[in-house]
Amino acid sequence: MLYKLATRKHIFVEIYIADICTCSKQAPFLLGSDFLLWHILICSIKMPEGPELHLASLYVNKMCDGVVFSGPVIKSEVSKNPEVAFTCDSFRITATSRGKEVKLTLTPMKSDDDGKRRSKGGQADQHMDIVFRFGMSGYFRFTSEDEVPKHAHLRFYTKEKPRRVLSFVDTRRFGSWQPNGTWQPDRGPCIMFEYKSFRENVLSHLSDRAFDRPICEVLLNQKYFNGIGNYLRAEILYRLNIPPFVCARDALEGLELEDEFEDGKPVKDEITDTKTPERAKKKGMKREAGDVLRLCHTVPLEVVSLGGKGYDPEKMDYSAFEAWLRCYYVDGMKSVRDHNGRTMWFKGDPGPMAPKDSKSPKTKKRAKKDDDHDYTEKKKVAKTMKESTTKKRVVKKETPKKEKPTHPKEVVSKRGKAEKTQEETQQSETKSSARKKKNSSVEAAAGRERRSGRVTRKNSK
DNA sequence: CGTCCACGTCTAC
DNA sequence: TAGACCTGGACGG
Repeated sequence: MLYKLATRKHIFVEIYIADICTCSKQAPFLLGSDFLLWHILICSIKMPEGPELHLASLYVNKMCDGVVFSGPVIKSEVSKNPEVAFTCDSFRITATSRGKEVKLTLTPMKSDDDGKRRSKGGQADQHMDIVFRFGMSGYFRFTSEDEVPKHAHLRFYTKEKPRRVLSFVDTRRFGSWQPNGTWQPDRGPCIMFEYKSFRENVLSHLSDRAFDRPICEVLLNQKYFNGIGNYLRAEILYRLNIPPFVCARDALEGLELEDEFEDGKPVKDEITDTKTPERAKKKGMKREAGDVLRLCHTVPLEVVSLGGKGYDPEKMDYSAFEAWLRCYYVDGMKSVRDHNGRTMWFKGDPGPMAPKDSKSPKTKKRAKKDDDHDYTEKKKVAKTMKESTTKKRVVKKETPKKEKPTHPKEVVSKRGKAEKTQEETQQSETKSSARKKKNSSVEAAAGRERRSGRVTRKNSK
């Protein structure tokens, strides 16, 4: 499977071969193709739920281990986020994550020069924390200087000769950062790495009006579920067969404050099950063992264990993650817009608090009075998903738009070779981005075997 | 070409 | 409880 992946993505492999060579010392525990694979997968993280934010922090720590950065931190012109006033001759970068936030720590290195204090940057001695939120499209990427991706809105440059760059990339610019920031105070404990306090925080506040809402909507409340996002809520509720629109308090009260869940074991079992579907799914029994709160912890950790292929339909290897999904965006599942307009994926009974009006996501804003049958199953539009590579030559110009007409400098450094590589990458993406409601019987095309396998497994249930 | 949709917050009626 | 904030891919005509 690993090799299949590597083969399919050979273009990408080539693109990053340079990075791998220069950075391989950072991951001595990984050898040869394993490192290659790790690198590839980790590079594909561009999506914002708890697991991906954590993987992003791992990525930064891995890639920047031993790397010396220097100079000012550069913000793109178009970004409305604050400038990062940090200039230092030599500093290191480390990262940590908590729920749906990542904190970068810039640490000045001990300069042996005695009297020579850095006159330039006043705060050269002081480390700085920058707290990031990823919005819908944020991710970190460490590249050579001329391979800085489009939409790299904050950049940290290395000190060495041919410089390299750690970039915060954010296509849609919904992401944000705060220099000298702290974890956002209103966000609860991390669902993955502060399980005990997360659990306590929820169970000790069940009288909060927030829990009057349907469970699926409360799961997106970062005050209590810091790290849960739209795909995770679907997967968690699906595994326990909890109707998404039951009152959250009803679903949560009665749970024990203490959960002697042992880290590692359940997660491991879970993974094993995934790899041996014939065993696990035989009797249609989903022995997930655990309540909602525990699954809010273990399910995200499964994604972390997948090794880096987080949610990212458009980019890179998506197949393993796609295969992991059992409900979100899966053929045969139902979907409804919740009260906040977010698509909730589920199976079976929607629950008593389901929105009465907006049935399917299609009926967003349109007064379209088309026949409103109940919660629409995902229609299987048997459309031949032929390789729509026809539009590949559409070299999009990527104009910085108006927003800052005076400074059309948004264009980072993408020209010549860099630009080409980008485009090649995108092309390979479009090919493998088979998502949507393709009928599984139709494809037969390459690159879908994993997903097909998953669907089959499901159906056989 | 246009419409719909997307992994998330934010703030303003 | 609506928009607002954004870009870009898929799909329809």
